[in-house]
Amino acid sequence: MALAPKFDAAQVEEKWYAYWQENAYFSSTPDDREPYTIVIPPPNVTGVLHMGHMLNNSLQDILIRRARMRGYNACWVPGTDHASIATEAKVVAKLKAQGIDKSTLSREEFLKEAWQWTEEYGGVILQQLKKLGCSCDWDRTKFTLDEDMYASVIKVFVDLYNKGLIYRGYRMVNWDPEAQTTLSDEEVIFVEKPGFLYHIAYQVEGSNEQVIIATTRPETLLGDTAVCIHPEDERYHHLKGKNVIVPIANRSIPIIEDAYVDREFGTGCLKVTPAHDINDKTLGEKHQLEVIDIFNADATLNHHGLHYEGQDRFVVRKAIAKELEALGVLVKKEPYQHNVGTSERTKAVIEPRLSDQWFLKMEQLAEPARKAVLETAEVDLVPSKFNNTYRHWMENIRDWNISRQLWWGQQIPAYYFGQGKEDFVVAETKEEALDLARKKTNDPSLSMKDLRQDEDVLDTWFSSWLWPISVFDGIRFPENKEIEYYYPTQDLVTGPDILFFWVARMIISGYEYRDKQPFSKVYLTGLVRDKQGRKMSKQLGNSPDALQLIEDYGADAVRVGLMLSAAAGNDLLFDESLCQQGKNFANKIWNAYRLIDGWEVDENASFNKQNEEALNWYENRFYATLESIDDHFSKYRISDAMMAVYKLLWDDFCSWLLEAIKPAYGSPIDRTSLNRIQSLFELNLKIMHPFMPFLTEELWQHLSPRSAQEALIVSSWPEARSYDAIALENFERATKIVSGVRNFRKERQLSPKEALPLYLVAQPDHVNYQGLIEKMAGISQMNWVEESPNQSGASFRVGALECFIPLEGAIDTKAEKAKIEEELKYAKGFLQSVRKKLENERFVSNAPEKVIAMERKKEADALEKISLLEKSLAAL
RNA sequence: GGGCGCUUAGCUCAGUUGGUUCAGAGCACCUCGUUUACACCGAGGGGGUCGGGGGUUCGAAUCCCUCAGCGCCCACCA
Repeated sequence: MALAPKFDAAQVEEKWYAYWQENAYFSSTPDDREPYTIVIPPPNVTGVLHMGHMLNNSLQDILIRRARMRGYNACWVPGTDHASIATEAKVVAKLKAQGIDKSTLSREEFLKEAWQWTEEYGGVILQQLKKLGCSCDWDRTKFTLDEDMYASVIKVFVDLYNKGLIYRGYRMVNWDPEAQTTLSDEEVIFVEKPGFLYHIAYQVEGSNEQVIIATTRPETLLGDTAVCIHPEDERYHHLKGKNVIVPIANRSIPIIEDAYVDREFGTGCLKVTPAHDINDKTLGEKHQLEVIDIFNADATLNHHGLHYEGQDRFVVRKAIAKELEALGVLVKKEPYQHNVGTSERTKAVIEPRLSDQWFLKMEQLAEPARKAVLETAEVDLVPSKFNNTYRHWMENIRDWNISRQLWWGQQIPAYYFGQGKEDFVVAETKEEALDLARKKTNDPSLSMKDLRQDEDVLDTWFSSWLWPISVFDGIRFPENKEIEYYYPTQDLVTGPDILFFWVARMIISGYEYRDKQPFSKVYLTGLVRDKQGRKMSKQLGNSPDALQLIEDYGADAVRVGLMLSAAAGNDLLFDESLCQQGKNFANKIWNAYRLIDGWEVDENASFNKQNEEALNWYENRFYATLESIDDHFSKYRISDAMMAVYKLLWDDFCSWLLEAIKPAYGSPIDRTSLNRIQSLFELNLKIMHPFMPFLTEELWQHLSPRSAQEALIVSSWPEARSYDAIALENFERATKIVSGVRNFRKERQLSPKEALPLYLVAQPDHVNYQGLIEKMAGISQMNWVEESPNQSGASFRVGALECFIPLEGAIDTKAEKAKIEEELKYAKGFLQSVRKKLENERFVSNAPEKVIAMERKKEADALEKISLLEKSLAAL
């Protein structure tokens, strides 16, 4: 069957993906092979594929496919994350669009909606990964809210609580007034925003004096419970022990002293609002100040807001400034740039708020994880520059606020039975909780009805930090066969933006629950940016539609395009033209195959010696390249590996080998040549397969009929082999002669069709590949001579070797002379610099012998070249 | 404010312990070519004072200092 002249990706992708799935090549069960495991960074269940996913999943698929071919029991575990705040926000928005307010629903009703939403959109992204060619073991697909996964999380919570690592605390937390939940510090993004610094006068009680404080948030004065000055600030010495009156609220508050105050900033006088600022809270505790919380959960003012009750904080900010102005106590209002914490998800301005939350003590837990990366290298970060970032975080680790005021997630397994601070128990089930509660209270009459489960759910990362263990159910059943076989996994591929959120915490839980690292390598990809270096985002609309790209260029092409630009850890500026390059490459390979496929065979013809020479060369070339590809892989330099494959195929295989052995039009090829080129092509397909799975499987299957066990995806990665470096050097010399002849033609505008004779002025054993040179350079006959023939013509040089081409007339002696003189000048200059070095005693005495020998050789080569050039010049 | 990193060709980036002709690759560009695998192609070619300055060394893109520009992480001084 004749092949189409262009590679049509769409036609083969679905076919082979289905074939791979039917034959269960992706699925893995423990056996006696060595496992190679990757757990996917679970995307948000309601997410859609974007460029970042394309990049890191292509990488994972490349790694897993290569491992599979290398004989490992390759297992790539896919799944999705419930992403509590993101998903809940989406569901709330959807309900709102239907005119339903979340607060009118019960928890159960809301969760029903959320599950419906999840079932509708969940897994869309996994379907999209299939289009990319990802060879995940789909039977293992996990969701962080699956029953077993949920149970694991609860078990861990109870365990950590019993170990005394989880505690309940009344703390200042980051409050997102829009989502009405707590955020972890990592979910707060500081954004520089223009604002004002308001200078407000507070009347000193029992005096005519005023003190001026500076604040960016005048509305919080309603919650002020002190004014603070520096104890050594001369300007305010006389105010010690006095009180001031808060404007508008007309409350009397003390003036306190604390070295915390920066005398240089503003007026050197600080208002203290313990309920609404973390630093003020610390001050408040130290000085035992009253705490006045002026906000409701949605950041409108509560009854402490007096006549502003019910109004939004930003509305109040303006209104209060006006009122202060009217009162004559607004001394100054100056523009001021400041950093404002905003919610990563909702973009709402964060309100620091005091509330009851659950925390996990981190310091002790994190220690093994710190060591594993920074001391024992049981976990390697690739690239290693992230070690510094990691160290910084691990050494300044803070307790982790794990509770969220949401419904979508694992409900905290704490059960309250009274109003007291300690009137609760923590247990995996309500039954156990009841038992514990009865014991704790010594009250056997307590019943289920008396238990109220905590309303909050756990932070999403509190489930995903267990991911590499819980996907194999290793939390609930630590001795199950699966976890013992697959854990620790090998590689983790993810973005550096979640190094702390997720990666560090997985390492922590890995040591806590398996006493071992969860993975040994963490490949951190860069962020995908657009051509102008902007982060790809929905808002900017600069992110190409991933699926559309696959449709336009083909999955293989998109994968190649991404790999061509993605060195580990470096952000990549994505440009669609990269996909075009990938597509061109796919098409090139397709056509290379088409060429071979179309050759007629002459079964009686003997093995063409010239072909044999070229085929032997390519085999050497292949194994030399394979060595570098394997080396790149071992260093996780995937784009370098890709580029090595690209050049091997395009330049060496297509431009040299195929052109060298291509029979004249209509002529047949001998059987041995064809067989050999086919088997070399098979090797090519193998090393290309991880990068371009669809195209390669298609050609592999086209090349010869294969049984199910012989599919390319389960074939073997080529074994490294020694190769003949001398043969490669000789060939390179031959290619330079060919290029020299071509250049010679080009400069003189000679047609490539016109065959030229070529004289090599040197010893015959300097050059092999005579037939190849003649064919590729269009040489009628190549001869070795002792001296340049005494006839009209011109030379070029390959190293010290003179290549002479006789040419009737048409020779511009002057130009020829000038060219040689130019070369001569360069050679002499070069010689001079080499000699200068060699004459330098300090160089000769200090430099290693190897380097000196090199220089001496350079000197000799240069001398030889100069003498040859002078000879040619004289001949002219 | 504290920490880390980057700056090499028009673009995106390699360049390992300082030493082979070390200044590289891919793309883009220019010239020629429609020869029967592929114009999603072939052949040939041009292009960089390695951010600036100083230092160490026989020798620096590579090590040190300094200046400039860019980026990331942490903290969050009202």
